[in-house]
Amino acid sequence: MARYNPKEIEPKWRTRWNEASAFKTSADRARPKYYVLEMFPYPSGRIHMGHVRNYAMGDVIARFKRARGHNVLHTMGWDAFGLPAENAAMQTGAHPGTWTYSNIDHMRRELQQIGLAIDWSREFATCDVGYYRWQQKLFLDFWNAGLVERRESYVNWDPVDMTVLANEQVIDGKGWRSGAVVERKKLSQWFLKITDKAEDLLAALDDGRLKGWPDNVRLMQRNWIGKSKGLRMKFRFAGDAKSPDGAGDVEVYTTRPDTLFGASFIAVAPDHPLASSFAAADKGARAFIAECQKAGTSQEAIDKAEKKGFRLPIEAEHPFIGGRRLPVYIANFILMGYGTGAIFGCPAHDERDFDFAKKYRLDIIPVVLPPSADPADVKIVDEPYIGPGALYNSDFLNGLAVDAAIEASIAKIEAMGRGEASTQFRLRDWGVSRQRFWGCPIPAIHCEKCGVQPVPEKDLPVELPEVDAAVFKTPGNPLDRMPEWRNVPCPACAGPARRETDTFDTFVDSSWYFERFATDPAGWAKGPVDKGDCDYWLPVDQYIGGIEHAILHLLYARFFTRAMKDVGHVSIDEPFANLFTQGMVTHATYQDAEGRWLLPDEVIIEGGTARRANDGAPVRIGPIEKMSKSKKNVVSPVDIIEKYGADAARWFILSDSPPERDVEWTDAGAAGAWKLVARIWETVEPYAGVVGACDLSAAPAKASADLRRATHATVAAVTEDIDHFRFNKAIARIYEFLNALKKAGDADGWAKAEALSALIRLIAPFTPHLAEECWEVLGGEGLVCNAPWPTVDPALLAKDEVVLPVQVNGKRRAEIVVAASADQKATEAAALGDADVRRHLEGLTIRKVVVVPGRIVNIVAS
RNA sequence: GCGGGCGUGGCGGAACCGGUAGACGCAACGGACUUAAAAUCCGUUGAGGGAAACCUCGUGUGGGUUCGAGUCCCACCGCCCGCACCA
Repeated sequence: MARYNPKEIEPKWRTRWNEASAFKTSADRARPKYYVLEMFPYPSGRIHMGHVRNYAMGDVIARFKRARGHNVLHTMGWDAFGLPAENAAMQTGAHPGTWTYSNIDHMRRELQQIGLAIDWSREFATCDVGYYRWQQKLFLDFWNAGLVERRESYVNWDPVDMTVLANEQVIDGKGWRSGAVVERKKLSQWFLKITDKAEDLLAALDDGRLKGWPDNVRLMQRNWIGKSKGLRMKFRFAGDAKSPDGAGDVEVYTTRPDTLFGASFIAVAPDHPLASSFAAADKGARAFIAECQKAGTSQEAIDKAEKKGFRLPIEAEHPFIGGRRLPVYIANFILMGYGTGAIFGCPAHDERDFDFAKKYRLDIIPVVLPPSADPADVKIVDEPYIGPGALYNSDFLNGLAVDAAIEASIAKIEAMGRGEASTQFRLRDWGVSRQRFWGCPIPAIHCEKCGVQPVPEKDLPVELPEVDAAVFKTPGNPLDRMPEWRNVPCPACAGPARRETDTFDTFVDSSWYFERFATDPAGWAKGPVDKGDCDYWLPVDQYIGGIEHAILHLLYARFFTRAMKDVGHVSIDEPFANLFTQGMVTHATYQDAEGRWLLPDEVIIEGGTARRANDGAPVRIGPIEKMSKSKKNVVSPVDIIEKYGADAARWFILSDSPPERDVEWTDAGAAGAWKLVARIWETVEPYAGVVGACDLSAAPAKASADLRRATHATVAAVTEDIDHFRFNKAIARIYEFLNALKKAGDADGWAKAEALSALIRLIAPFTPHLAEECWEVLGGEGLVCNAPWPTVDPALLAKDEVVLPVQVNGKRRAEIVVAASADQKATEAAALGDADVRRHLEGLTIRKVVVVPGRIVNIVAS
């Protein structure tokens, strides 16, 4: 018997698939379509186990759907712009483009070793001019449609690297690379108006359009969008006073207008215009605002920060109570980005306002009476009251419940012309400007005379200039230092002007790549996407990726698709019909006595203790964590493929844990998967030719009912499990089937041929190379990747007899065998006639017999 | 703090709609083969008791509903994830 050798067999089948163009997307639109997509990778240069898991899952689905008769779209590309390429340029002097494309080449070779059923003819990288030029076109379309805005906004500015940092690049208030204290800086930025779509992005989460999404992701998006209903209203300054810049009032936003009678102060954000207006002539205010801006933006800093305010020399009038004047503060806990950047404080019924009022000894006036409380007893001492109740101390609102009081006060304020009902969102517009070289240039030109002008479509693409890698040694965006690229004539007046040097956030690149994949490459030069192709393929039927993209990427892509619909490129608004978020790949960590992390390869484990491989020094086994370079708890997929083959790697990574949970990579598990591969081969090899020699469509032999039942039951279960993303269970069923097959040594040849033929097609999505080799040996027709999925004969699943447990007083005491068709009476009689049951009933009186046909019998006796 | 999820053998996990808890895999142990080891194959494996047939206990803890609870309800404990001064 020839030992199975994946090193020879796996490349052989990949070559055959290529020669047969087996996975080229078919133009056949008669078959039902199925678009399976995994989040495309950043081309770091090497694949990791997370990729293997992600793409193995998608590949199982893709191969399964092909076998089930679907026209499948399954593609691969590269999310290729972004910071790491510039960092590499800084460190190694390689041009970001050179570095990126060489990584892509390397990573493609590694990915292809996994044996994915992918149509590589649709591959592209987002840094291809052929891709990003159409992104520029989309941006211009959005601009025309009013979905683009340019305005000032605060950014995290790293003064050493001279660049803007994303929030996650700010660690404890310092730049992640330079370590410099990050400043808040106001810059003109480009925004996509995602808030225009907030209402629909929210509505779709609940109206069934995203019923194929996990609840937790929908919930996270709902919270992120953060809709609230309330009131916007103006507080006039008392005594006709004005702020230094002439404002006579301040507009606040509240979701609790019912508590207006409990208002005891007004607070505005440090960057509110009113604050700036006073700060211009007030050193104290200036100092206070500066202090607020310095405070860390980290969660911890916010958590610990004490509420502080700066009293402005002005007071506001209460809208309902003549003569009540409210002090006005600048307060560090008010956010300019939400509502109007100003609030009225009601300390009795809001924790933050309560803290603030305590500190500054402001009035605490209760206005909501808890249910069945006596107004005389109610005192707000240690904490505010947030719960429901009826209004009191509140004039025309007295006696109303909170909800009714909210409505009543909004109506009153509206009638007074002092404000109006208003819906607010937490979601902000999407700032897409990045002061970076390695990204898609934003197609705009700044002219001193004409202002900001779009680049005319005929001048697209705005290509990134060829640069010497040395430019990356200087901090900042090289595009700013390239007058020959930057200086261009104004498209409107032909006068001197300069290009926009910001490039797009890379989330823009990944917001429409799936629509590009759906477009036949023959149409790639004609437009961003082909609408007809998109109408056929979209939405993506199954999207698979990490939970870390639950909010940003998925929300941006949902917005982008709506925007593309607005300007006529696609017809859908939800791009992903079904979403699956897979868990991480983890591994134990190892540290030596000095605390240095060790690679799993450097460690030998025996009997629960670990030693260093080269010198036997003791090693501490640490917790199981997500594989990461920093902790060195990584296993290279390429090494595993070298050792066990891609099929074993695919099998193991799908077998151990449910796909949505984390999976722990262990060498024992990988070795176990390899054993399975070898075992299937050894099971199949003695039967060379039987499938080809046997007419499986002919009348089946009568014998071997047990094996046939096992075959058909396994096919039914595995089909169901794959359909529901339960790969671990599908694999368990296949193991059971193998065990059954082994025990069926005396089954007849026809039934065995049927069993083997089914087995190979069931494993084909998981271990495609092994399946092809087995299929060929068995004499199956063509490639197994083109073979139809095995069918189930439901008649074979039924059993003549069933084994039923019998309980006495809820405890299992015996098993009886009855005909599957036995009715309640017959089953009860069989149970009561059983010797073990009788023994347990001795001396007892039967009170009741519960018979659940096909399930259980329970005899209640006392 | 708010929101969501999860607690089952030595480990990963299974258990449809409340119906034989622990499928399947890993590890461990015993045996076969071998000069030996590896690989492979056969068997055992929730805990306790018993020579055995069997019996008792057992799904984080404490209650409850039910003929019957891992599954449903209440309270508590622990862990994980998301958001976090959003007015």
